[in-house]
Amino acid sequence: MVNEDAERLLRRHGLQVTAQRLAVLRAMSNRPHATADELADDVRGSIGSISRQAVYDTLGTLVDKGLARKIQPAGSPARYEDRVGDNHHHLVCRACGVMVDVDCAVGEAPCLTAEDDHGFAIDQAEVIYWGYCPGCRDRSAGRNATGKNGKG
Amino acid sequence: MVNEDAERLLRRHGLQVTAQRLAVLRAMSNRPHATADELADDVRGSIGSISRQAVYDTLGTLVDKGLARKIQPAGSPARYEDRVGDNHHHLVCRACGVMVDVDCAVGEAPCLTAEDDHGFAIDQAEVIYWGYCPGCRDRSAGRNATGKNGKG
DNA sequence: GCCCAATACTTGACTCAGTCTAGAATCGGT
DNA sequence: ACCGATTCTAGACTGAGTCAAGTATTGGGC
Repeated sequence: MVNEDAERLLRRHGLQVTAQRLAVLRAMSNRPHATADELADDVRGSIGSISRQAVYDTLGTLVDKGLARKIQPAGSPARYEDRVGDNHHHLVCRACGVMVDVDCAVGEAPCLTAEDDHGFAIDQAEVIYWGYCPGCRDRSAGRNATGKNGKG
Repeated sequence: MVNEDAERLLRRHGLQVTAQRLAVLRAMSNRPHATADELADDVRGSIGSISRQAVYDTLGTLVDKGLARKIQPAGSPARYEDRVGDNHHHLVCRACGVMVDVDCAVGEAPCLTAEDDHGFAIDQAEVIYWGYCPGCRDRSAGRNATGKNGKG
């Protein structure tokens, strides 16, 4: 049972094991890059109900313990993923908002190296590649350059 | 007069010239990385008053025309800067939120190259380096590891 | 198995950034 | 000065996220 694993994971980090946490953990691995709201929906499907607060709290705790990663692309609510420990990046479609993982462009640590660090102690480089996914490219090719819909 | 310049800039992009727009443009060059709210404040200092809507609208238009760039770091409202045309990145302090420019780590275009582009047409790579600025490093060294304040 | 303190969850009100709409004001070409 | 198009104002609204108070659950000790 996969819950066995999640349970041990929680305990190892000194967290109490609750149905809500297990469900959030499961939801996160089901659908990577989901928003808090989507995760809450998923959780409701598996354990019946959960409060928004519990979702945010659980997610916050998981991020804090390094069991989840929070991504906040411009113009979209925060998204969460359970793929941690590697420094991978994200590719986001401007049109449909789909997000996919990409491995670090340069390798491992180099991503953390800025030209001039201004004396900062840099611990993470967050890279988001913006563009149009294959589907949206095709679709916008047919119309009159409806790639960006400005302030419509 | 610097307004002469801003005026021509607006006209060149087919935009009407208004006191509000000139003031927003000026505010943006005064204080780089300011939020819409801060810019509105600045504008109020120079032309008396402006509505929030006008600020957002102007900013949106400028971004649309490529005269401004919008940055949205996690957990903070959107920020705007007038430094466009080069692909520079940002360095953000986790503790105090200060943001500074850093030049592209690798050079020019390379930043746009992901390992595997998944068929996307990538047009921009947004890079945010997270860490602690010199001031906050010193301060946290004195306390008991209060670098991140978790969910407190 | 039961009790108790600590931790987690629920509910509902709240904040804050940003958007929408309708109507008034301004711009700029003629 | 006139008129249509664009822009600005005011105020209600949305949606993500937070706060606070009270209730329920967990898990260690008996």
